[in-house]
Amino acid sequence: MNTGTEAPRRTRIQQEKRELILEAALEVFSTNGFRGSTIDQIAEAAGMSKPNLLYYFRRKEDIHETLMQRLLDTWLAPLRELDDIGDPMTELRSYIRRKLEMARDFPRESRLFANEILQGAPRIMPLLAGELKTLVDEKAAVIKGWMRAGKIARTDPWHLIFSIWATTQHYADFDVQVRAVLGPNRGGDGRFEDAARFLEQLFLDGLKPKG
Amino acid sequence: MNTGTEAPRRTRIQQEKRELILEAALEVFSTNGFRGSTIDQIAEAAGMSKPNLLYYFRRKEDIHETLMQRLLDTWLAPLRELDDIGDPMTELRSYIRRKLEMARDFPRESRLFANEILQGAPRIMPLLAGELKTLVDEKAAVIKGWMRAGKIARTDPWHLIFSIWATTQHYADFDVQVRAVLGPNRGGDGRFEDAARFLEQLFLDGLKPKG
DNA sequence: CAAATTTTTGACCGATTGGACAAACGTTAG
DNA sequence: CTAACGTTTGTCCAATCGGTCAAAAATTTG
Repeated sequence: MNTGTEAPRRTRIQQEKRELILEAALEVFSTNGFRGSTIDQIAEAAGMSKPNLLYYFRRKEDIHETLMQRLLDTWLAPLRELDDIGDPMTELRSYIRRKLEMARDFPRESRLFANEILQGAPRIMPLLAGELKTLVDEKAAVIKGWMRAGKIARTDPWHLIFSIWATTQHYADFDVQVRAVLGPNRGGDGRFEDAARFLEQLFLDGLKPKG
Repeated sequence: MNTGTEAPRRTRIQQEKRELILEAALEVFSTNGFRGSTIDQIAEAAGMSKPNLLYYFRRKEDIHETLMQRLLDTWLAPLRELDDIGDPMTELRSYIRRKLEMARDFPRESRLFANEILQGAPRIMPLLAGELKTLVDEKAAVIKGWMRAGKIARTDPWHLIFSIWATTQHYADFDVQVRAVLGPNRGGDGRFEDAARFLEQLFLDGLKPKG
C-alpha cells in the first residue's frame, strides 16, 4: 500500500543516525558552505563511513535540504510570536532579545542561513519570496498599526525588521570578527549582555543625547 | 640584482591581465566562497584558459589573497575618515551614509568579506586582531570622548560600530533576501534611499514616539 | 534456532579539482 | 631577418569529488 509519496516509516536506528548526520552536517555546512563541504567531511564528523551516510541520505543536497527546512521553522519562530496583544515597545524589545539569544545559542544555524543567502539563496528562493515575505508583510502591518496609534515612532516597518535581523545575527555570523575586535576581556562571555544593553538603548532612544 | 624579494616588475600586459583576473575572481569568489569557487570558473569569467590564468597567479590562494589585501584598505576607509573635528552627530550620520553607499556600490566586496568571516576568517585572522582592532579601539576612544562631552548618548562605542557595520552591510550581504521580502515595488532601486532614511532615524532618535 | 531484513563497509566509478609542463605562438629589440 | 623574451594553450597528472554496488555484518522477526 506504499505509494512512495507518503512519509517514510523509519526504524529507531534510522531516526538516530539521521539526527547524528544532520548534527554533523550542520557543523560542516555552516562553516564551509554547501559547495565547500564534502560528504567525507560530514561522514567523518558523524563518525561513520561515506557509503553508510549515503544509505540514510542518498544525495548531499538531501541533507542540506532537510537542514534548511528545519532551520526556517525555528528561525522565524520569534517573528511569528510578535503579537498585537502586548505593549508595542515591550513586544519589540522582547523580539530583539529573543533574536539575540538565538544568535548566541544557535550560531551555526544562523551561519548556515547566512551562507545560503550570501550565495544567492539558490535553494530557498521560493521560500523567501513566498512564506517569508508573507510573514514579514503581516508583521509589518502590525507594526504600522502601532505607528498609527502613536505607540512607536513612524518609520519603515520592513527596514525596521531588517535592522533587527542584521544587528542580532551579526553576533553569530561575524562572531570571529566581534571577538577579535573586542579582545579577550570585552570579547568574553559577557559580550552578549553588552550587546543586549546596547541594542535596547539603540532601538529605544537612538544616539541623540538626552535634553 | 633581483633578490626575489623585491616588488616584481610587470609589463603592461601583465598589469592588464592581472586586473582582469581579479575582477573575474571577485565576481566568482563573492558568490561561491573560496572553496566553492574553481579556477576554471574564474578563468572562464576572465575570458582566458586555465593555464593562462595560472601564468599570472600561480595558485588559487594567491588570487584570493591579493583580493583580500586590496579589499581591506578600501573597506575600512570610511571608518578611518571618522574624525574628531566635525559635529559628532553629523560625523556619525555621514559614516553611516558612506557605509550604506559602499554596500550599494560594492556589494561583491562586502560579500567577499562576509564569506571570509563566516568561514572563520582563516586567511585574515591576524589582520582582524591586529590592524582592525587597533583602528576600532582608536575610533571607540573618539566616540567615548563625544559621550563624555555630552554630544551623543552614553553607550558602548564598540557595539555601536558593530551595529553600523551590521545594518549597512546587510543590504549587500543579504540583498537577495531584502529584495525578495520587499517585493518588486519597494525592492527596486529606491530601497537604498528608504534604508538610508530609516537608519538615520533609528540611530538618531530610536523608536520611542516623540512626546 | 533460522530466515528475513536492515545496516555497514570496501572497492570502485566517472567527473572534477588544482596545478605542472613543454611546445607553440606573439612581440619586440637589435 | 633573427634571437630573445613574453604570452598562450593542449595535454597531462594525482588527488578529490559525489555517488554506486555487491557483499559482509548486524539486527529483527518468526
